[in-house]
Amino acid sequence: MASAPIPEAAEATSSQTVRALLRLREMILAGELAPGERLSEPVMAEATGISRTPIRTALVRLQEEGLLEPIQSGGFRVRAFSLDEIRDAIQIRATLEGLSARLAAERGVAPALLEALADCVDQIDEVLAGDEALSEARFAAYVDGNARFHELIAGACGSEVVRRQVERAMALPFASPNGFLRVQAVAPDALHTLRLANAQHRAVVEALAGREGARAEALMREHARIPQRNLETTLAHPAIRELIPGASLIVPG
Amino acid sequence: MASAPIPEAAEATSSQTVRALLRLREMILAGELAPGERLSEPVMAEATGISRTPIRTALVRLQEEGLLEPIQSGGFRVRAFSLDEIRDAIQIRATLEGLSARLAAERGVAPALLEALADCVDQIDEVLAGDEALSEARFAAYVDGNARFHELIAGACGSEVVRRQVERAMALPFASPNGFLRVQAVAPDALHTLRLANAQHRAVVEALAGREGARAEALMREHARIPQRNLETTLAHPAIRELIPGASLIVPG
DNA sequence: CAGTTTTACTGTGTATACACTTTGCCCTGT
DNA sequence: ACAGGGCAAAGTGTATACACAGTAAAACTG
Repeated sequence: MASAPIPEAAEATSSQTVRALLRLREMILAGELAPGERLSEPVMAEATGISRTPIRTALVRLQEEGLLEPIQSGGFRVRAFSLDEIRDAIQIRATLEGLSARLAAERGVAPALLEALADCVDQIDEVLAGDEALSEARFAAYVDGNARFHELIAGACGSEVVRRQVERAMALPFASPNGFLRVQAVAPDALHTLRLANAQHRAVVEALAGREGARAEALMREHARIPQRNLETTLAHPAIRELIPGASLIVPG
Repeated sequence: MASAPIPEAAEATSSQTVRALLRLREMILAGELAPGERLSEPVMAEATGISRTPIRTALVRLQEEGLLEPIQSGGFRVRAFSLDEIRDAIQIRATLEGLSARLAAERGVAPALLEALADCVDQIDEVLAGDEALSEARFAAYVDGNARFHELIAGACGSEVVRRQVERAMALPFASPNGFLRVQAVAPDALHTLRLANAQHRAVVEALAGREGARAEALMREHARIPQRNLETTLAHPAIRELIPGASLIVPG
């Protein structure tokens, strides 16, 4: 706000634009900004202590990402995702991840990467070992490992173009894992579901190692049915609407 | 530049940002800006007569689109696409169009849209009728019709999310049709190739009408092999390097 | 003569000021 | 009381100014 550099630096991110981008995305995904709500630049500038220019840049990026939609008279509003659109986004992501897996298998995956993938799967298995109900900490560990696996797959075909596209698809309408965590309390067979998911992870790695392109793709797509199923069972539960205040849903898989 | 409204209006586009976006994209795709070249904001502002702010907004958009890449020290440079990346982009596009076709078939396509698709295919057939070699005008007409068909497919599943993603994939490293047009002179079997392509279009429409999701997807993917083959045969020709100065290649299909 | 340091310039990142558009509210007239 | 027009306020789009960083070139020193 002042011309001083403001060295308080709650976050040591380099640029104001990045700060604004992260903050705004966080606010949207956390539901602080209601879907359909208009984002006033002056208001956001005041709220974040960042001037209008970086805010504006961040808004343009978020529109390009699909989280915001332009308003006729100018400016942006928070995009409201329908359930069908969430289903679509799951499909898109699954399809692109399948493509990435197939290309990776066809072109061959570096041994180091194969090992990293195998390690990742093993680590997830360790997290899921035992019979006790899934604690939040263990679930969080699963989410981390899962995210890592999917990142590795996205980059496995060695193509920046593919990686970007997959990443974009993954960022789409999947909101914070919080929503799902709370839903976990409702789902009794979470452990079983996640073990199944990791078994599929392992199968994908094997297909990659065997350079079986079509199989890698099919397995990866099949894997995507888990989030879809999670979504449906989650929605079937009557208490959901209350559990998830902003209609942001999330379904890692 | 001056504070006057500048009512000359060579193009009656509403906003400076849109003007800048279109102009810059055109310049990049036409090869006026060499791949790897840094885009200086002041220079572009001077060249276009638009001030830095809209230029900057356009640059951010183009980066998000993937045509520009950020430079460490700030600013952007024109993204140079390798042949492998062009192949990847074709695959991505084919995969997403396949998805769109499948979803559309599964969910059912409105009769009006089916009719529009059929009309589109018929129109292309008319363009391709006759035995004379393909003139530039007829080829341009084909390109138009083809683009229209693919747009319709992208929107056929009725999902904004899917449509956006497909559109983005299509915009990726496919440059102006000019490159291909010039290559046409080299390819003697162009007419045959395009007829085959349109036959595939028709098959896709039939699959959509019959609500055969898997078939629609497979056909659409198969359809994508045409640009890929065009790319390979084009590259195989020795005179290509000379014909296409900036390594921007394009392969409509 | 070569290496290093300093200086100047170019260019981005950011802030702010200004103009124009749109929208909502109020007042007036029928 | 309702409708239409006008006015005011808020907000975007755009331009421009300023500060800091990076880079390249030139000059100075060893």
